[in-house]
Amino acid sequence: MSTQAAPGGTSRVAAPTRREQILKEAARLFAERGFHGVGVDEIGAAVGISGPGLYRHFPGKDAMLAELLVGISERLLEGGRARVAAAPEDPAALLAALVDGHIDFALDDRPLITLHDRELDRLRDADRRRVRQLQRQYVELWVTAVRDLHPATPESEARAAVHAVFGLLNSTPHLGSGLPGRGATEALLRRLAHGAFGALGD
Amino acid sequence: MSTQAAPGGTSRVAAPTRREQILKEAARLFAERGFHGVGVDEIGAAVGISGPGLYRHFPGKDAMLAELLVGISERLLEGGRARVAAAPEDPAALLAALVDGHIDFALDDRPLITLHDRELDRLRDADRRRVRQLQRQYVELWVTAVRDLHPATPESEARAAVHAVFGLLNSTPHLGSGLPGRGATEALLRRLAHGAFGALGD
DNA sequence: GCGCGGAGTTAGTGAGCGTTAACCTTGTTG
DNA sequence: CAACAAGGTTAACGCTCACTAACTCCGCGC
Repeated sequence: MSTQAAPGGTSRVAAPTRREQILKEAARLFAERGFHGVGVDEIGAAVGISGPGLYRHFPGKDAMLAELLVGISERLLEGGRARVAAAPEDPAALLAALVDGHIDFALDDRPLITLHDRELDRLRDADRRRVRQLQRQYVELWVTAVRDLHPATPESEARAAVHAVFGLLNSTPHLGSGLPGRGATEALLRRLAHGAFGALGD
Repeated sequence: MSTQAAPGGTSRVAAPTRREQILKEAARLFAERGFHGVGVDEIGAAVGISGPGLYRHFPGKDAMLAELLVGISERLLEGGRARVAAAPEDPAALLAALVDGHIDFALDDRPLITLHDRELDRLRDADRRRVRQLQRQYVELWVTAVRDLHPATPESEARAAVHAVFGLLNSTPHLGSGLPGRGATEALLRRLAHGAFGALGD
């Protein structure tokens, strides 16, 4: 019962491959206890295989982290670019779309959000450079959108504001539980983010 | 040339003790590369002694982290309480004072801010509970202030908003460099935070 | 000047952990 | 059905690293 790859076109959710299971559990564990705080045996156990069996799917522990971080960064940038391409008319609408997209991501993939700014330095140089470059491009997307909406804002200030709003939106892991439903959280974060950006226009 | 303890009353800055040097460097290193990513030899080297010499000052590596995290949490709460006690009249002024205090802290002690929400799980149970309790009390201070200013906001929403604004204010480590001067950053963060909180009042 | 305790040093130890080796099972294919 | 590749298994190795042991140095009180 291993490699059924959802042969028909009817099943909407593709059956997760072993690799994907591993990545998902690794992301959760890394986010919970840090890259160095999680052993390969633990990751293996989380997907039902034990320890070194992971090396049939990844060349090493580092490679899992690398694939996770590069993947997040690529998906974020790709999503951002799509929104830029889709709504070139209204600056306010574009920024709103970026905010909504980032919120979706932050609420859907909380462990990845945590990893994203926490474990970057554990990567090999090449991977780290790649992730940094993708992050930078994503930030630039936002900076451009912000300055389109608030033209008086100097670039360095806009960039700092973007980072700050990222910090705001990425705060969801800290709420853990006890927060209102997903819809309410989404709406709240949206309001807070727009409130913050709105303060740029004095 | 070891233990001169600023004998006169004239010197304004107390000579840092060995313990304090160690804590400061450990904070920096932990923030840079994570608790598990830093070896005791490295911490020792950062203060000019080597490796196990640290054990004359701390019972173990964990104890350094514990003292750091408990210390931050206590100072934050203490500062918050002082501001609450000092400005009971105007809700807006109180929230502004809390924001200013937190910004000062975030800009003065960036490594500690990073540690604060990154390495909490590496603590022994007793220490972790203590830190969590201090953090909770600090958050409650803010929640009360926010709901004083925006009485229509439900508590869970106010708490989520406070956490989100913490994320915003604590984003300074991510800016690294290339940000405007300290004064400008302070002003920007203040505006963003108040913009976000202002959005709570519809 | 003698002992003593604080503060270091180097060498060593033991555990944890990432990784490799060697072997096994099973479904698939010619 | 033989051969093979994919995906596991357990055992073991080697390195890192927190921590301990044993020893040294030195300032200070008596």
